[in-house]
Amino acid sequence: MSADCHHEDGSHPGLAGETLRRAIGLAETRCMTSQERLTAPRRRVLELLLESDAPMKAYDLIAAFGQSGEPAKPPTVYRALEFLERLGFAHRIESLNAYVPCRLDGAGHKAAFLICECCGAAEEFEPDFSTQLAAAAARGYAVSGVTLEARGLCPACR
Amino acid sequence: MSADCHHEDGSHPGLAGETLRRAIGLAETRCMTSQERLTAPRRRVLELLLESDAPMKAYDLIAAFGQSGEPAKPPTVYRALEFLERLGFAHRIESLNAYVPCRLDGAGHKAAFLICECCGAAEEFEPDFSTQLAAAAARGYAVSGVTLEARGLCPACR
DNA sequence: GATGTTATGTTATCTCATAACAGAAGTGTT
DNA sequence: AACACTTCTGTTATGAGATAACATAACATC
Ligand SMILES: [Zn+2]
Ligand SMILES: [Zn+2]
Ligand SMILES: [Zn+2]
Ligand SMILES: [Zn+2]
Repeated sequence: MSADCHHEDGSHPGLAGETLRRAIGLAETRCMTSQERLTAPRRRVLELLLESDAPMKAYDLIAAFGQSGEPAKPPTVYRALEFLERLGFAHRIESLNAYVPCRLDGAGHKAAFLICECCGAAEEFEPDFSTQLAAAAARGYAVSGVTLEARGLCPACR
Repeated sequence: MSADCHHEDGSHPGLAGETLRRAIGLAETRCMTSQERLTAPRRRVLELLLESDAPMKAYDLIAAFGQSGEPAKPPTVYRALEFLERLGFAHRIESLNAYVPCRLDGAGHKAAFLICECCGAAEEFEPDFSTQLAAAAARGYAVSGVTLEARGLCPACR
């Protein structure tokens, strides 16, 4: 992300108000059905991710964690992120060391990202890995997970 | 990579002797033709990467840098890695925070990796991103680079 | 309400990476 | 050779990202 990008992102406006509550409620429901608990710190980290319009760094989350400005302790946030990733509520973007809330429906899906080098937006999309999986199979690999992150310019920044 | 993998890797035996010298000589030649200098620290880091049979962490390189056991200073190694990546002699694997020498011919190529979660081997392959690039184009993105890292089990570890 | 399990709080530490600046080495010009 | 210019290196210090370890609390189940 360039320091002096003046373009509007617009791809993922942070959630607020009723929309935010609905997204968290959906996560609640999904937790219920999978016998998992959306505890206070987990809910708080998910909320911070959903409110943001760009990927957040772990220490951004740590700093923003407390309602009145007190930061969280690192393990609090890292544990919450681990939980959210495990349930598919959030994804880590390896090339940014940053985290985003899942923007796609349905749990257990594959994820891939288009990352704008100008405005910092990260758009999630449902990837088709068939070509790469075939290449892996041809080499005798059994693939369990794939990370795909494309860098470039979003429509607004081109 | 599991701590107790007993399988042979075999995918990328570290180079040694004449083979190693030839690989470094090739890098020298490519530097000449692009008006770049393969200086001592750069050559040393490339040598360490080529000698290794698995991805190396930056601080592994730092520790192994000195011929008689003295470590390098971090910036020495990070600068060399930056150079080697820029010229296509090495690649960073984001999901491992580790580095490998390029195993494919030709500079300026795209790279992708198959990473064994058991033995730690990382096999480079030439990816076909046409499907993903089409998906990106459909969203109005102009892609400048793609990271693809697949985790799984190599043939020896399956 | 005793027991086992899962989650949290807390401290400390570890790994990974870069900023900043001084000095050396290469390059080209006069 | 002396100069100016650029690139690379050496060194110190610090910033950024993540986890180990252990004590306590909350939940579940019997
Ligand atoms: Zn998702
Ligand atoms: Zn943009
Ligand atoms: Zn390569
Ligand atoms: Zn393996």
